[in-house]
Amino acid sequence: MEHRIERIKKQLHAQSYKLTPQREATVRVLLEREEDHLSAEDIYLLVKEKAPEIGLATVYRTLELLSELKVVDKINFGDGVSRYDLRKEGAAHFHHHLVCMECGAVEEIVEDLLEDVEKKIEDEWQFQVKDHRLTFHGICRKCQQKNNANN
Amino acid sequence: MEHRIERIKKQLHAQSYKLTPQREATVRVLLEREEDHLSAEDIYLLVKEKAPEIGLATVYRTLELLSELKVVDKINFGDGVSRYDLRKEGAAHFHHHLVCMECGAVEEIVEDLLEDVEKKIEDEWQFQVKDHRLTFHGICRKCQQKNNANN
DNA sequence: TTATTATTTGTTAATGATTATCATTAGTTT
DNA sequence: AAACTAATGATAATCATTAACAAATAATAA
Repeated sequence: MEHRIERIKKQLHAQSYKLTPQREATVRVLLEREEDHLSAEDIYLLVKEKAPEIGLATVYRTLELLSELKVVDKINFGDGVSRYDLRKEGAAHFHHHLVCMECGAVEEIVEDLLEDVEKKIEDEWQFQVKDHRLTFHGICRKCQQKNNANN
Repeated sequence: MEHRIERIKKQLHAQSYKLTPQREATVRVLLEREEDHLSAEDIYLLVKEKAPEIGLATVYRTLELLSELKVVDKINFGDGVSRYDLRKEGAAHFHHHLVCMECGAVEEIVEDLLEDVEKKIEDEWQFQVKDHRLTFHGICRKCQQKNNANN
């Protein structure tokens, strides 16, 4: 955790931004709740527990900044709020979601499923791929079981 | 075109909705501008040209309805507005996008690229896939050429 | 047909997420 | 310390979307 923060700090400095206490508090929340697809409001409330003086706008600004630096992914499940996910280090941007249409649960897949597909896109469409977003909508295991039980 | 409208009409009736003139006008705009990833506001302005009395809320209502009936896909490129795409008939929901990070152009791919991947998801995660969204972010051919010319 | 009921509409107001403004504070540089 | 810059918190503004509601339209029953 401290190592990760140290690296983010360096990334910020490289662009002549500072890791202020507010920004650090925000990053810490993101690190602690890595799997949770938090909204800006969620993050704001969590940061507030530790740093009560922080303002909502600062959280938005920080998330925007981290998003530009590719430290977080700003994602959207179509429910009217943006959610922010810390990128895994290394195989960073391959990061897919399974959204259950019944219960709303979101599962995460870090494995890269699209290596071949990306190659195809680059070859056949001459489109230079930098990133991708892949979301599956369907029925999660639990809801399938629940549905079977009810029939 | 008329055939398509006829079918949508039947689909609506099957759920005891009517194809009102306002709804029909909206569908016609969607048919005419099939490739354009229009926002609700865009669609509203286009419908207004032909049916000036229509209200924005009705357009939203119609799009929501068509979305429920899976006639259109409500998609989101992360720019704060929802966009609405008429589904291709038949191989309906396989419908991907290439979004250029420089000029913002959106190209569309109708080919299904994910057959194998979907199988994998269903097998390994026991997640029953109903639909998916796949968007690539990168540099389009034109911008690549422009960049090469400038260097 | 006429009365009744249910849908759909247009207008307008409300909502809610995000962004802009701006005075204040903290950090740097000289 | 003085001068300058960057970042912050509070709040107002913006903008897409939704809700409320009265009027219009269509469907149904009598």
